[in-house]
Amino acid sequence: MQKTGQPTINDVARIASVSKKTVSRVINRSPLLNDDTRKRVEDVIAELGYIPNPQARALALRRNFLIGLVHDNPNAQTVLNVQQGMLEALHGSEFEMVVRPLDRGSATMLEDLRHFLERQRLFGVLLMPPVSENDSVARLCDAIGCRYVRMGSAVIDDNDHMVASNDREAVRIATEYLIAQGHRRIGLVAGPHGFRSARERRLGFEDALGAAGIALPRSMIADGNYTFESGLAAAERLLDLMPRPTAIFSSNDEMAAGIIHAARQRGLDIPRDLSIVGFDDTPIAAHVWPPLTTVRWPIASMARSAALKLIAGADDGSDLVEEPSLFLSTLIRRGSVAPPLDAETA
Amino acid sequence: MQKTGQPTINDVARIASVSKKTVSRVINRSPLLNDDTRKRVEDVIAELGYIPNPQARALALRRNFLIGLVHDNPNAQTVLNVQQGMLEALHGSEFEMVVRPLDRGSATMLEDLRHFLERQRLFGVLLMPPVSENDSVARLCDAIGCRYVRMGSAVIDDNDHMVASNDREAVRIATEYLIAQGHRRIGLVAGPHGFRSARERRLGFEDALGAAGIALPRSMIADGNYTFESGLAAAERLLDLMPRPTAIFSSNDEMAAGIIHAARQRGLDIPRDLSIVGFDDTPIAAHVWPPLTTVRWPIASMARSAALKLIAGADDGSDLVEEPSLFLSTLIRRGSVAPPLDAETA
DNA sequence: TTGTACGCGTTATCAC
DNA sequence: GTGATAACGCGTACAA
Repeated sequence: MQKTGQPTINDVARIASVSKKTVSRVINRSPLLNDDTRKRVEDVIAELGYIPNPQARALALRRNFLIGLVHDNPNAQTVLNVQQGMLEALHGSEFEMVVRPLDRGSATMLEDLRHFLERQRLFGVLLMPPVSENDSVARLCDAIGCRYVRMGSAVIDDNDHMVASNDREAVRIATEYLIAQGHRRIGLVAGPHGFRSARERRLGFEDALGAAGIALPRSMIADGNYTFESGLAAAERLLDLMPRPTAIFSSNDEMAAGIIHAARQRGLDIPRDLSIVGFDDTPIAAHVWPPLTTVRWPIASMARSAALKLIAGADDGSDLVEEPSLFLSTLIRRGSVAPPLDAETA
Repeated sequence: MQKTGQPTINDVARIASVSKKTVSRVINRSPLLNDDTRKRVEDVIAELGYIPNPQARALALRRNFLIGLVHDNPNAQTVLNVQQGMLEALHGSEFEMVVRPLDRGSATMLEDLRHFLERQRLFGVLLMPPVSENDSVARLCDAIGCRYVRMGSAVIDDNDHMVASNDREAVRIATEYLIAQGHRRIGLVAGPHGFRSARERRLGFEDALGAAGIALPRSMIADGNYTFESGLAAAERLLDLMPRPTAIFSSNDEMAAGIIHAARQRGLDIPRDLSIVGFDDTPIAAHVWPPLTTVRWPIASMARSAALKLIAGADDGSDLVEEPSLFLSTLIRRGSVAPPLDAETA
């Protein structure tokens, strides 16, 4: 025992009457080991409660036992869901989660990330959208030799490096639901330019309208940036239209909450005068009034899967099951959708 | 240069024609150093872009350059605000943030934390409520030799180990505001037992009512656990009362959102039929309808200050300004409070 | 003021 | 199969 109180590999080696290297082999599950020696060493390890020192391992392996969460996502709830999914995957493993926000739009963003990765020698990083959509970031990770998995709303990398949801299809289905309710004048509050999720969701919306033969004038699309305020502003524009849309699809829940606000300020009743569908299914969706019909984005499960991909093969070796790479979003029907008052027969 | 591409302390020493130790002294700002040598070494460091390897330092110093966020807080937005405050403080420093959720109520919670701290050798930890209120946790940190700062709603430790808000006073002021509006039948939705914040806020509520000579029957207090659902359930009980309270103070915003929901389900208009005041000022407060009058809890600033306390003296040495330990919460007046309809003259 | 030798706890090399 | 011995990159006695 050292003065720190923690037993070291030397203690184990001495007591088990073997060399350090043999202990190391036991720890790292080297296949070429006599079963007797292995057993003896394992017993001593258990008896001493020995745990390998992560700092020393990091130095020797030139690699830390940390998984990074790299993101520049403005949505608090989304970030937290991802964290929870990651933590769940990492729980009980030797890995810890370190969070690293990135300053989107900063010219030195890539340099900052490089410094971070080179210095910390992370085992791997989980890339959240929208930075995950940046190919140069992925290439940087590759070049540095840091494992990575990208999360996103469309498949833009191979299975080992990607966990995606099918936003386009999910929004198409949600929009078809609106159409099936009788809506024909349907507005879209889109997400910010440059976000793949925004693009995919918009495409799904257009797919559904196109398939139903419904025209989509440019005025029916209002841009937002995933914030409550932008949703409110977008709704103002949409609700000024004559005739007014009878339904709005919002590219995320937070903007949908803004839309509800705007509608209420005009004395519009939801869903009687206006139907709304959101995307994400964050807690806010269930807590606004009326409860929001929305698309459930399984972002926590995706993050969990991504983290497992990251550490696959690194631990017990017990998990050889392939983690899923594509997740399906489902429509959650609550109280914010009803048939339009002026149901036209198309 | 090593094969890794990163220059090491040896490279610097060799090129600057000094010993490793001298370079080490420059890095660690040892006072006893010839200015010439220092300058020469600093030049080489800049030229090479040398950055000390954190893993090697961690091993030698038996201490990592990581700050832990230890929490068992159920409120997502609160956790995220704290993270943002921490990150802000850590930005540009050599420290990274690792997040460690704790399983409250778990019998092995303390053991889990001990393992975590002993293994990772964190530089320090930020303790969030409610686990921060647990004295054995603080003693554990002390025993292990890990710096810590506790966040909370009351001062329960010395300045170096505590950043607190004055919830009791803030709630007293908020309640006085309600009383000044003419309310006499005021309900309280309390926080969960065992949370110091819940206790302080309740005490502040009782202080105000007592000072105004208003009786507080037990039926006017409903317990919640800081969740939306619990707020909704508590409101059900309060609104069943005859006569009904004309105002409710909610111990946090999320429960206040639940109260709004319950009121709306009964066709009650806010603030006409019922005034509501919340606590926290999370985004939800501004996004519900009507916008919630609430107490702004400066949790992000508190976390920032706590993190700075943690790393004080560890970095440049440039910051010798004492970080504040007590933060004041302020009342934010929005749309959820109005005088009662049946304004009695007390 | 500066340098030498060694320790931190682990993994890797290459013998046996 | 197993064991000396040398990395890994930095900090600290102690000496000079």
